Amino acid sequence: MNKNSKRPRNLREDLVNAGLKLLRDGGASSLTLRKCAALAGVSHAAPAHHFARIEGLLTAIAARGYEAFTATMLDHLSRAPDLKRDRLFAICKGYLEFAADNEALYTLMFDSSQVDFRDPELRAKSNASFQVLEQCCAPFQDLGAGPLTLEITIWSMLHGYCGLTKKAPEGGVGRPANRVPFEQLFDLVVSSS
Amino acid sequence: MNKNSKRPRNLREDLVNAGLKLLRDGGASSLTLRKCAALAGVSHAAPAHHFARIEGLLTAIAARGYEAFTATMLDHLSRAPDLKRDRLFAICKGYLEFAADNEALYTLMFDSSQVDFRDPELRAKSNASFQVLEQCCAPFQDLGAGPLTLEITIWSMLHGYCGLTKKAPEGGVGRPANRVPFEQLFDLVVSSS
DNA sequence: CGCCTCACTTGACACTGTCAAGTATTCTGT
DNA sequence: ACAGAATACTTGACAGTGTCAAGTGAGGCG
Repeated sequence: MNKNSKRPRNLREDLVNAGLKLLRDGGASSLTLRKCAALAGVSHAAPAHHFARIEGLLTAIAARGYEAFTATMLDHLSRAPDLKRDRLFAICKGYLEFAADNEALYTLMFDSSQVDFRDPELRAKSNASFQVLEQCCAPFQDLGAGPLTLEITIWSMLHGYCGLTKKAPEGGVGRPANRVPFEQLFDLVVSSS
Repeated sequence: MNKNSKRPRNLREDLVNAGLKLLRDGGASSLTLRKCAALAGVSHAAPAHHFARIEGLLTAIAARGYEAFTATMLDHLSRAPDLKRDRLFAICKGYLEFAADNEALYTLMFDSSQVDFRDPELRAKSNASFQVLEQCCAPFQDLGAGPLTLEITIWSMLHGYCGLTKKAPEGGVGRPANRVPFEQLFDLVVSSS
């Protein structure tokens, strides 16, 4: 009888999952505290007992996003040839794939006006994502410039490229960046194969 | 008597100005249709007669943003030495200055979920901004790669760098990108002085 | 003068996040 | 075993949001 009635449900997790689903299905504008609560089967004020404000929920959702983000990059990395150029490019492909497949989530993950980057969990998980990049940039230290320079350059290029190629809701305008594949930008920077 | 009573007020313009002020003073979350109307001294439903939805107002605000954006880059360009490297770097500095000084507006200008990039006015004015960049990249055609590649690379790097260095609301976290000045990324790409 | 159009106001609606108070269940100490 | 407290949620309210329908009033035009 207690099999289904009062299992110690983890509402916090359920709310994050609901948020991810809403984000996936209807974009940023569909993600609402009340809709998350409804989707998790609780009343509209229930989330307040697990998250400080809506910022708290969004921060938890973003943290989960960074987990999947890291996983996607590592997945591409694991299938890349063991050459430093291929390895770095593989995580770039993973980065772009994640951003394209999870547009609203990706946007949220970098939106410091909606998400609290002081949160320790979010910090840890976003740092983990960055470290994947770092680890693939390390073999290029000979490129001159400081050690962080290549990381930040690649990271900026990726982040900027995603922002510029993001498609409009519908009837998307052909933005100029869509006409240049990322590999060309990549080769401009990492030309020492 | 008609000096002050019924001058043909341009409410459309006033609403855009009100929006820019709200954005400047209180960030994205303070920009509200009703607050714009109040600041312009009209009732809350008046904007509907000048803009289709709130998206229309935001699009008009973004268009004005692109005007100032172009102006800032051209201003920096006009004071740069007549060397192709200095000219390109000057508009980069203009770009970064504008993004830092108008953080909320800059974010809005690239947010395709809030702004309608099919709007002809917005398109014209954002294209004008892009053309400033294009014109300064043209002298580098010898860098190999397609003609658009350098433009998109610089544009992506700038856009991404701004996104990564954007400071949190308060108690900002020292993000890694803040430790590398943009000029180092620039030199990594434009190394043929 | 009568009418019409335009620019705006008034009022309503559904929806949002947040808060205060109530309720039921579970846990704890003795 | 049982009183009391803590936990996890519900209910109800509030101010604020964007949008829509209907009303108002002034200026222009026949």
